[in-house]
Amino acid sequence: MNFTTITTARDRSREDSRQRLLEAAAEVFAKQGFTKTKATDIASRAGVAVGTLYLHFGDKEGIARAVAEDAVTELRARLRSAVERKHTTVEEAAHAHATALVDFVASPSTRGRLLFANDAPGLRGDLLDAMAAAQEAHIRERRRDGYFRADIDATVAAQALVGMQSRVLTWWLENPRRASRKSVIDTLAKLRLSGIHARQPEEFKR
Amino acid sequence: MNFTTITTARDRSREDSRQRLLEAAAEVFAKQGFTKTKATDIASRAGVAVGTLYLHFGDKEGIARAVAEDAVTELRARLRSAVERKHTTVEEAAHAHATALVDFVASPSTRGRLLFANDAPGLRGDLLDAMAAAQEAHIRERRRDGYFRADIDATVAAQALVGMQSRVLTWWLENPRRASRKSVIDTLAKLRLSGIHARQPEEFKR
Amino acid sequence: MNFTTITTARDRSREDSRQRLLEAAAEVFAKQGFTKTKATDIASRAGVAVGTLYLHFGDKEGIARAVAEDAVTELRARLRSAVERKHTTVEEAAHAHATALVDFVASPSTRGRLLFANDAPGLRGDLLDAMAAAQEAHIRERRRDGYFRADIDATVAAQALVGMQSRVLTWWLENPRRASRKSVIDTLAKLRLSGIHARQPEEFKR
Amino acid sequence: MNFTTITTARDRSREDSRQRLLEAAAEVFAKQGFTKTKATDIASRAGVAVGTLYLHFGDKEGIARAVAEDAVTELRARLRSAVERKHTTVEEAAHAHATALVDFVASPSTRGRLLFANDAPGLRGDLLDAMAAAQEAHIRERRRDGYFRADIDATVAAQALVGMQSRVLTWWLENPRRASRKSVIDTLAKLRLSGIHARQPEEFKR
DNA sequence: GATGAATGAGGATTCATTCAT
DNA sequence: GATGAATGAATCCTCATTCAT
Repeated sequence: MNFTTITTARDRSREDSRQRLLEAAAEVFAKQGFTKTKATDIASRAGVAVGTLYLHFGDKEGIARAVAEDAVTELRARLRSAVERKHTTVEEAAHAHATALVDFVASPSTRGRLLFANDAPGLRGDLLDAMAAAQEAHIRERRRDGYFRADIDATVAAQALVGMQSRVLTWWLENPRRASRKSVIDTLAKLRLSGIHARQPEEFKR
Repeated sequence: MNFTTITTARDRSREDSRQRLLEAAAEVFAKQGFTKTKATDIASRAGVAVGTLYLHFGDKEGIARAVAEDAVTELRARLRSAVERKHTTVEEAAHAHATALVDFVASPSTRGRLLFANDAPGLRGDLLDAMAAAQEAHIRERRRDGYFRADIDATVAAQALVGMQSRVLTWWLENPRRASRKSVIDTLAKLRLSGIHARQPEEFKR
Repeated sequence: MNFTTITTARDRSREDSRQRLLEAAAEVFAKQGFTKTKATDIASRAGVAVGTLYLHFGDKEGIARAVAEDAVTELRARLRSAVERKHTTVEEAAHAHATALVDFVASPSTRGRLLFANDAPGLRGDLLDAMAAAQEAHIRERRRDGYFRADIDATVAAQALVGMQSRVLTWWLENPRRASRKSVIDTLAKLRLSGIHARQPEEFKR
Repeated sequence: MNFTTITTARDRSREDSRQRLLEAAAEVFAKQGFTKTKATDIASRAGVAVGTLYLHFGDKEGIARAVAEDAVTELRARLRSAVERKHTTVEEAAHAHATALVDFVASPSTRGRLLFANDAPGLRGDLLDAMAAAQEAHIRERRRDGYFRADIDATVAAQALVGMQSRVLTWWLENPRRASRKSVIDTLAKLRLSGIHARQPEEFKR
């Protein structure tokens, strides 16, 4: 018998309000952006009173942050599981990584969208910083086994990768017709693997 | 005799107001972002009345756009001249390109900064779109002579490059101590040249 | 055998909640004033739910009134017993009166404080009115035996005395370092003595 | 020719708005108290937009403070001129002082009223403190020449006097029928005279 | 052209009070 | 009786924009 996950009716209701708000906020922020979204927009879509939003999240930025944190958490989980699967080649791994990213923003859950279409002053930067920090840690770790090159500044490279991904996905969300899913995945994977130039630089030649 | 730069006192004063405003706007937008910047912040820093701002630029977004356009124009000129100089190797060219970028945001003229530190609803996107469009055109053109690889979607790749550069520079502006100028330039150049992975994918091996 | 104080567990708990609330309210109102005090401030300090406050006192003003009434009742009892003790001289009586006042607000029971630190719209006035009414009755009564001077308007004088005491005590509560207990007592006694009493204290006689 | 007091049309207008607001605020605060007064109440009575109130006074408390400061300034001027006139006896001086006080709150200018009927949280205390400080300085100065008694703590006595006056006037404003102007003046003068002054008035001498 | 005081619609946030559990 | 999450009317305050001078 396991009672640890039992929630009282009251708890369930409280948690329910919170979830409804997070859900609604993700949708509305994704559609209108942070600035144009009114606190009452979120509350009414969630079917609760404004006060409830403030009860749970303190202020408008608070709920935006909460949604974003949820999204980051989910994204990390997806990326981790994409990478953890055994891949025989680096190409395969890079491809899996790009696929996970693209599927995240393409998923019906609007969480992913907010993450890449956020205009909360300051929040977007915070999010990218968090993602870059994770990326950097990953680079430093997989450098040891030769997965990533060692002749590059890990901090700067992490920012670069995050910027590349974030821009491509943001753009693609707004212009889904301009490129196919496959095209986006391939491009992200290839650039990551070997850059944009056709000729290989001297130092990498065998 | 050259009369083209002659301005009457009135004109000079007019142009002067405009320039002071652009200068001030670039600084304030860069520091606080579009949303948090008040029209009076710009005007007072420029030493003119708010009304003058509206006289010259119509509305708040108007001046942001003007600053951004100035910046884009200047950036393009710099990049063009950096690339036009004859480079013997691709490495050299990529390095020159990255150097021009970094020097642009590092230049005392704060114009460059706005470009990479903007949260104007839609504005940042517009700018990046403009830069990406230029980048894309460049890719398509230099693909023909084998300068850029042809197995990649030019549109997506352009967004990716712009995103990478924009994020790295934005981050570096806010955290100048976290990386040296050289480090930023090198990283941008190398990633562009050959990606982040240590091992080269099969298809690029000779 | 005395059953009058017997309470069932339920009753005791009820009375306990009430007392905790009164205690907490006195402290919080005294520190922050009526307007700035939130119902939840009182409840949480009392360790009960807000609902309980409303259950017992109806509304926010209700609990303020209850605290104030408690305080007035206690103050009257103290003053009465201070005055009832036989004093040989008027000076002694005035001194005893002032001492009782000062000890009331200085007592660890924070009840007394609310009385002198209240901004409830209309509430502070009500309290002072009540005290003034009592004071006035006292003046009229002790005028007959020559204890108080007769050439003064009893109503106005009562307001004046109450105002003097209330202000001095309010101020002293907030600035306990600015004057010693003895100094406050002496000043109140002397002002009262030489001000309102018909007979002049010895030290002022020629 | 004297141009020093000339105000441009623009200045006059600005100052005009400010004055209208101060006037309106004094009236509304006096009638409803600080808490119940809405910023828009003041603005609409002043015939300006709310924004104008905030432009001039920063926030609601700011305008309350400004009105109060004006009132204190005026009161001081009145008291000073009442005292400065040469009085042959202490009784006469005390009477003149009380008269000035009473006439101040009774004057049609609602300024005086706000001063004594203020429920702005914290503001009332500040005002009384300011008045007490002035009173204290006065006591210390006139002690030297024997005008005030020296056997009393000047700080406490100042608070006491201010409290007495403030309470009497506040009460009288709310209950003008309960005492005549003369009665209020006499009572204040007599209490003050026989209370704080070293020399006993004639009528109390044996 | 320049000025800057005035505007007022708009939105964030608060908090006394309720009521289902 | 006790609880405390939910409520939403009530207000404060902001700030882009205008326009009379």
